[in-house]
Amino acid sequence: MDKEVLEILNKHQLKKTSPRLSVLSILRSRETAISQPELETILGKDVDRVTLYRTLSTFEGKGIIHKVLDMHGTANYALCDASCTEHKHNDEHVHFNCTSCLNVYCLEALQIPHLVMPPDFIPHTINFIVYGICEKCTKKAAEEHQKLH
Amino acid sequence: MDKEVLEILNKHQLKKTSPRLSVLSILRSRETAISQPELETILGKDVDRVTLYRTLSTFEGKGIIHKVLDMHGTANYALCDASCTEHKHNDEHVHFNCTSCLNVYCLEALQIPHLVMPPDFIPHTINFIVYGICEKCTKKAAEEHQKLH
DNA sequence: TTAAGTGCAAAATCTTTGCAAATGT
DNA sequence: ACATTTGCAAAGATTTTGCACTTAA
Repeated sequence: MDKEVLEILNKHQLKKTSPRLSVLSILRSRETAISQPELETILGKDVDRVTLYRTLSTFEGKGIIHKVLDMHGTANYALCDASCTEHKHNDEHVHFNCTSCLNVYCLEALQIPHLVMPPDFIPHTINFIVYGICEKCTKKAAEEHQKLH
Repeated sequence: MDKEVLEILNKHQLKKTSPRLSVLSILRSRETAISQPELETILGKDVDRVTLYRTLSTFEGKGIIHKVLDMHGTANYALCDASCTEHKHNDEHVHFNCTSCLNVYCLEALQIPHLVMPPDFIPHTINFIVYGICEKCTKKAAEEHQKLH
C-alpha cells in the first residue's frame, strides 16, 4: 500500500476506491505527465473509461493533479506539488512536450518569467509549453547516428 | 474583393475557392483568434463542416494561420504574420485567453522571453498562453459595478 | 481538360449523461 | 445503513475517411 497516495485521498475527503488508487500510483511512479489515452492503456480493462474521465476531473477539481495540453490538444496529467489547493494552483513552471516520444516534462526548475500585461488585461493562470526533442530522444538520435559511422 | 486575401492564396498556390475566401476574410477582419465552432456559426451552411476542417488544416500546414489551444483544449485560429512560412512559424508572442468572453488575443507586443533549457532538451516551438480577464470584460465588469452604486 | 477542392454520407473517436448496482466509511 | 462512486448502455459531440460531383486554372 502506498501511504502517500492514501494521504492525498484523505486530505481531500475522497473515498479510497480501486480506480483512484491505481491512477494515483501510476501518476506518482512517473517523472512525466501522462495522457488520458495512455493511462487507459496501462489500466487496461480494470478501470472503465468513463470512470477514468470522472476520476481525472475530480482530481483536477480538487487540485490533486494538473492538466497540460500537448501540441495536439490532448490532455496530459501530472501530480501537483503540495502547494496546490482546490482554489489556487501552483503550476507556474515550464512544461516541455517532446514531439518525438510525446512525453510531457514538468521543468520545475524553470519558473515562468514575469510579464507585464497590457492595461486592463488581468492575468490569472499562465501556461508555458516548449515543444521540441527531449533528452532521451536526443541521445537516442545521437546513438543511431553513431551506428552509421 | 479582398486583394490581400487573394495574394495569400496565390503565394501558397492554393485555388481561390469560396470557402477559402470566406474563412480568410473572417480571420482578417478580427483582432482575436477564432475557434472552429465559432467560424462554423459565422459561415452558416455556406460551408460544409468537413470542408472547414480541411481548409483550416491546409492553412495551418502552409503556415497561413496558427493554432492556439484555449483552456479547454479547443483550437483557436489566427492569421500568421508575413514572416511565417510552411517550415518555420514565427509565432513567438504571448497569447491571452479571456476566460470570460473566451477570445484569444495575440499580444504581438509581448515577445516570449528567452529561456535556457536543461541540457539535451532541444526546443523547437514555444507556446505561452496567459489565461485571465481581457480589457473589454474588465471594463464591462467595472460598469456593472458602477450601476449598483 | 484535369488536378484540386468540395459536399454528402457514413465511420471512427471522444466525451458526457442517466441510472442501477457495488463499495467505502 | 447511506452517501459516494462505479460500470454499463446509450446519447451527444467531434473529427476523419471515401467517393462522386464540381470548380478554378
